[in-house]
Amino acid sequence: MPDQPLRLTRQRQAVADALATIDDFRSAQEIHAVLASQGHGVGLATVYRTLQLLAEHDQVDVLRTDDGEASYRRCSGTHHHHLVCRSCGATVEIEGPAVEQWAQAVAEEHGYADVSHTLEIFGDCPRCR
Amino acid sequence: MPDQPLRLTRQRQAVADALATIDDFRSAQEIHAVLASQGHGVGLATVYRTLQLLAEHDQVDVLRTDDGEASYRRCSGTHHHHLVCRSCGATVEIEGPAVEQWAQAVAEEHGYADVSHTLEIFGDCPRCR
DNA sequence: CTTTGTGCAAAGCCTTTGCAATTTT
DNA sequence: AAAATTGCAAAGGCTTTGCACAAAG
Repeated sequence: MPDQPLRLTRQRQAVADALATIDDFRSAQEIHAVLASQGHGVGLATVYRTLQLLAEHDQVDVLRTDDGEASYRRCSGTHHHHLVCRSCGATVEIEGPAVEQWAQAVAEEHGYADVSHTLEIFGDCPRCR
Repeated sequence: MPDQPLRLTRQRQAVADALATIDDFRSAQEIHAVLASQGHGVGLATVYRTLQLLAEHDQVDVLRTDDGEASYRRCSGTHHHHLVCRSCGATVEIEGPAVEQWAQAVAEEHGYADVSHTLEIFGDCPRCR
């Protein structure tokens, strides 16, 4: 059974464009807010539906945050992690090649394939102390 | 600030006992149902509160399912990470002393104090391929 | 013109919270 | 008796859904 045709709409384009300019995980609501602030009015429900669609077509990665929110990120963006301040939210982008390799190795050791991972570091930043 | 004393109540005992007999991740609602079916009446809110408490004390592992539910499982009580199968959810506990130290170092380098972190590795496990 | 997509508001779910009553210590 | 804990129901927050209208092909 072939896929039903997907129509290219202004809204879907807008969501795709927004994702293209971000290489981070963002919640549906954040993406909705970004679109709104850019003057492109896209309904929240449509954002959810579009992201779901993109996920089914492997155009975006989805993961769940610790508090149950879904986060989306376009595939193939550069990979990095975050150092986040607990109180003010200030974020520093971190790279850790060693960790990447370690994660890959550990996963393969256990027979897991197509490995990916998430990593975030939290702390109290200089300005908040 | 010392921990406040934790009281041992029938309800907490019941939740702990239930977890002891289960070797899998279960949602709070499932655990609540198990207790109910055993005649131990424990309020749903109490189950949630108890699981949260156990999680804070590293007595249970918490993870989010793809549909946003929290799942709990008793664990070894030491700090560790998870290697999770994308399709069946099979989980392996992972330790990575090197990563812990690296995270700590990176954070301090940026002036962040009281460091903690989260790390999860995802892949397709042997049985799902 | 037919079919698919959008918006809005309502409904669903899981989880958290307020508060009075209850249980532990 | 004092302090922590429970239960219930209400409130929250994220996500999905029903349905009439708009847009795409």
